[in-house]
Amino acid sequence: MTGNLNFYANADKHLVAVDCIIFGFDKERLRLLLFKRKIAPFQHKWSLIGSFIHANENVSNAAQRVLKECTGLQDVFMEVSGCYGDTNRDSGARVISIAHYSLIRLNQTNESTVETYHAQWFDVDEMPQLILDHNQMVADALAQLRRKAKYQPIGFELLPEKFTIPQLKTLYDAIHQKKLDRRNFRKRILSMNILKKLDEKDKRSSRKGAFLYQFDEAAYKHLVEKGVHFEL
Amino acid sequence: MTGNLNFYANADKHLVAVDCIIFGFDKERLRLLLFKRKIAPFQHKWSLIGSFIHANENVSNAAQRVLKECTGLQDVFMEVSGCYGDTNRDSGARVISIAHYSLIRLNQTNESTVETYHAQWFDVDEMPQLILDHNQMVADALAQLRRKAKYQPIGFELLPEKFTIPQLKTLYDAIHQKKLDRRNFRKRILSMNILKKLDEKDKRSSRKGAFLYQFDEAAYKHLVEKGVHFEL
DNA sequence: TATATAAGTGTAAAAAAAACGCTTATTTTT
DNA sequence: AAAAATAAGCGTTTTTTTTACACTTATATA
Repeated sequence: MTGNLNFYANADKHLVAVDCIIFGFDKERLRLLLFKRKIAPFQHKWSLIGSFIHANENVSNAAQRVLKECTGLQDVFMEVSGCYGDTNRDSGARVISIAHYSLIRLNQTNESTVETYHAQWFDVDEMPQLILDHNQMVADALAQLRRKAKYQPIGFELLPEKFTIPQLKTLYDAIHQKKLDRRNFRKRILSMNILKKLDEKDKRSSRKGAFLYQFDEAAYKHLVEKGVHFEL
Repeated sequence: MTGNLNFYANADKHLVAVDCIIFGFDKERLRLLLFKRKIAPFQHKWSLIGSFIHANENVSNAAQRVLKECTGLQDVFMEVSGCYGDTNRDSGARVISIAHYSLIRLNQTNESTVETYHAQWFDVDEMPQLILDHNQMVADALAQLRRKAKYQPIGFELLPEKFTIPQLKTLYDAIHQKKLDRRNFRKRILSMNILKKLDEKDKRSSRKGAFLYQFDEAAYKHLVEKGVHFEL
């Protein structure tokens, strides 16, 4: 048992942080929540929001904690997008950072917390310079989101519960940075059978109005289990 | 500057490890290098090979160091495949592990080091039980390898410098777990223009012999820069 | 010299993706 | 009250890609 103790006891210990890349979708643009740092170092600079991981805290819990503190949201879609571990990446100290990206719905709740945290939503292709390697983290997360959105209906997390097909198309246009054909998009997404059509229409964006749909999570999971491959 | 110091000084520190999922390819099977642990805890159990990260060592350098120590290989393809950070994942202590997978060529050099380390190559779908969450790490790395191999010519790392098209097809069959059509595979891979045909033939596997090819890294990089998308 | 075998080439059929025309429901304008 | 305007929705044709499969070739072995 002595061997056991030494095995762990002799190893170096590190500061480990999580940093959060928070994506949102606003009408027709993919956006990112950035924070003006209140404390030194890098005070008043734009930055991702993050935190050191506590001694008795799971890494994913740390990321969820950070997200809850700054947006009030819980149980949000979140995924590791990278590990940043060079010794000199943070000029203040040697910090290993586990980057997470999350997809959230823009709404009132967020808007209010945004103010209290000196935060601001930025268009993903009009980003300011960020501290340390945070610009790289964003680039990596964005690449992963784009890759993932190709073969998983991941984007629903960014839309309201009920959405129209034209809305969904606008989101995919923004994620993939190109305009798909309106009619072909509709055919493809409907042929996947993962959308529930509702009896309501959303008339905000056209005279005719567009039918509202909901993501059918049960149907989706069922298809994934059968090994069906989604590609948009 | 006091704020600065406190910012880092008050945070908890953690043991951080790298674990390596080492893939190889042997004639027609995808294989994985596993180690019988020499020291406690978990002595004599099968395990991935890993190490704690040193205070002044980049995370990726730690992974390369481990790989070099156990296989003698340097500058090998390697990529993060996951971050495992639950507080209770290691029963000995709280350890955050950054899993890396690598692709290597099986040859004599490896074979010898394998013995000195009590290591053994296992078929990826005939794996023994591993310690801690290492089986999960392998499953995740395998999933990532499969996903990645679909849109990147990643598998070349697993083959000898010179290889035949039937050999390459066998590799892709093993990675994707299904047999593609021999003739269609050839057409697709050749149409990508990333293979250099040599004047030599490999006659070990047929009477006619098959022409040897080399991966044309320059051509590949050039196409990637042009934004060409590879899909197999 | 015939035979067996994996390598390599070509073509036809089927399926999927892309392009695009037309109709519909509704509001706004005339 | 009718006409115009507009985004939503439905369908068809064309093009491209994928899949299936038949045939030829080179060479060792019987």
